[in-house]
Amino acid sequence: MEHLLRSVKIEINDKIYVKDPESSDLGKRIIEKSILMISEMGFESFTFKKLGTKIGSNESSIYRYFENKHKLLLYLTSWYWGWLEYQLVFTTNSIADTKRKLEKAIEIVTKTTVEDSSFSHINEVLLSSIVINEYSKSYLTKEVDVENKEGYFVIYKRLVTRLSAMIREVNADYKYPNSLASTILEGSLHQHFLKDHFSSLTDCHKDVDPTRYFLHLVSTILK
Amino acid sequence: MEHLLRSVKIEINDKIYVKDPESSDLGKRIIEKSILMISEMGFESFTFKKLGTKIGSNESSIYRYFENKHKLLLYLTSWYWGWLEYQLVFTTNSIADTKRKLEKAIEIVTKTTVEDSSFSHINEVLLSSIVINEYSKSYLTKEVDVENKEGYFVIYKRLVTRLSAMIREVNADYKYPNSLASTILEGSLHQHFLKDHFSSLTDCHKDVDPTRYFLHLVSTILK
DNA sequence: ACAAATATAATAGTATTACTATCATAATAT
DNA sequence: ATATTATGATAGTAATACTATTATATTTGT
Repeated sequence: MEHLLRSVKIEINDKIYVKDPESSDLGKRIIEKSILMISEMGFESFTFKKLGTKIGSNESSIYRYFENKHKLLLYLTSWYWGWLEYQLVFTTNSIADTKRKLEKAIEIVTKTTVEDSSFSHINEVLLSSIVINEYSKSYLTKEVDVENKEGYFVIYKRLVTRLSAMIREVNADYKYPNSLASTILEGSLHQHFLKDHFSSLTDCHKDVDPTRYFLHLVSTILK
Repeated sequence: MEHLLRSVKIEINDKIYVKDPESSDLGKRIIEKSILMISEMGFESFTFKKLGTKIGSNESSIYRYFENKHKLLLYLTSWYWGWLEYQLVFTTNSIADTKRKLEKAIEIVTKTTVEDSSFSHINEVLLSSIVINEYSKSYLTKEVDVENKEGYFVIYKRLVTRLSAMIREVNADYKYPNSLASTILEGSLHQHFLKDHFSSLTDCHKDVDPTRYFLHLVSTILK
């Protein structure tokens, strides 16, 4: 994935931040170190004060970039979904066969993230662990509807919609393309979580990953 | 479901509470009102201080029942899963045909909760909305592994295991019974959430509920 | 009926969180 | 060289998530 991504910027809804963190060195440090800290200590223990100390800066300076840590989480997860979307579009674009195209798409969105250094200040492996462990918390709030209207979840929604469209291309008669698409995305995060913490509740592990499970599931459903 | 449940007590791991809330009037009021409050204001805004005011009692008295609100959430959700498990076992027990048995099980665990007054102080409809909106937060923590070892999630795990066993009875060759079972349970909560907040990401709505989607999915997969 | 035990209530206090506001200083742009 | 903008330092506030202590009910055992 390295090649093109170096010159691509993932566009995030500018209502999510006060000041674009990509626009300065301090902003990039905020992103870089918050990924390290949230993946290490979890979202609830993470605070702007601690982040300030870590980046050798001040709590008040961080507030100039993000209103609160919830918005920062929205930023990070949006970035992740945008990164996946880019890979999805780029990789499947040239595939004509609808089945192979959908297969490739499922592989991309369900696979375990391993190493990638396209964005120097963003550790995609740690970021994907944040998405697995914290993404639900970004929308399971009393403010979802307002924030959804503000467009805070557009990238994720677009990703589900793209998957859904590919599903329909394979089988136009299938009645639940949206539900299946959202099940794949959300279910994949869940299976990844289960394999790390509730191994008895999943058949996924080192060798048999969530990708295999979902590839089999989807191909059977659309047959 | 009314009949038998009146004389049944749902057993919750006694490490979850300091003092059994079922053992006193105050305890029952804590459960009753916390369900109302959490469903109304969301888990993050809910505090023991506010609950104290609501039940005409004192913050410090609530701490005699639960160490913190996280434990209270574990209690409430465990109760919910125990309640579902009871219905599952009771209803499917007499069904000999493995397919019909699994179908019935899926209906029970994925359906929208409507009215039930078996437990006077517990509003199952509101409780199910709490499970949909907050359950993930109970395990997406840095303490999962410790708490899992303490047995805080046994009821939920048992429910997944039961479903998984029924899946295997229908098709012993299917490779992912555990993943499918956990996908049904978690995915059902997710589809319910989507239909309320992200309707474009699901095909479920008033008439076509998550039950239909999962019934079709599972029957196709195990064919 | 009375003392002892237990449950609940009231009050106070602490460290931390999630901010806001103000002012000083450093970097950069014109 | 000056004005603008970005960052840093400090202080302050209300709320949270508790703990500790003491007082007052209520229940129970004899």
